[in-house]
Amino acid sequence: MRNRLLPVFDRLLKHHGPQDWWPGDTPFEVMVGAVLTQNTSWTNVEKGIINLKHHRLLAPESICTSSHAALAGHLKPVGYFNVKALRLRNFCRWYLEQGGYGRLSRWPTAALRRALLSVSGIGRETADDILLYAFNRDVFVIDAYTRRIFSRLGLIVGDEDYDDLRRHFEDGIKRERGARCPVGQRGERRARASIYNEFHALIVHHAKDFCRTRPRCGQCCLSSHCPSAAE
DNA sequence: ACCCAGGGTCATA
DNA sequence: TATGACCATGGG
Repeated sequence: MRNRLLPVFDRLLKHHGPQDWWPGDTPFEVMVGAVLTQNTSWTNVEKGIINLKHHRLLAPESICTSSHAALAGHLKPVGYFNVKALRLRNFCRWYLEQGGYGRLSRWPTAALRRALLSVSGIGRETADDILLYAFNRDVFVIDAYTRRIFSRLGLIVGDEDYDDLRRHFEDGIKRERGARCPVGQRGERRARASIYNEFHALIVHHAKDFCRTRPRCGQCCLSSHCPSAAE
């Protein structure tokens, strides 16, 4: 069970090129997008974010002070607009209570993750999206695409517990890089965060462009890694 | 008309 | 711990 993750990463990167994620101009926009994209296509999320921008609501203060009806109205094209309006305000209230990005960026990753998870509406994947793409922490994001692709490749079952899978990817990538530093060796955490960032972006891109139209991935750039490609 | 989308919460057993 | 209901619009 050695060197099975990074070869997939290399293949995806070579085939699709760098993805330059997350789509969003600021860390706060990334966080908003992470909440809005829960079980929702990104094209719908974009419409909602554009609405927020046009009404000058893409800031934690204005989201907190806006009425539920107004916020939910702008989030209509996103879907789940009532729950997402509530979740966005929950998150923004917490975000301001903690003193904003500058303060939060001082927190250790584990504590920041626990705090994010304490916000109603922020689950494990959303928290990890925020940690990785808004705070550049070395956290590997697990989503439905990750489960689908890697279970097709025979590297996971697919229905494992979220945190078990996250650890599996994090530990596997660490090991495959030959990183023997226990904690905090200079540059190593950032280097891993950079790989997690690109890897997850490539997974989403690959899944969108290939896995829906070719469910057995017999033709895609991962076919040589995929047991089911022989069928 | 049907299925799915870059999940999470809550009630129930 | 583990299911199921629910949230809702838009594109294939």
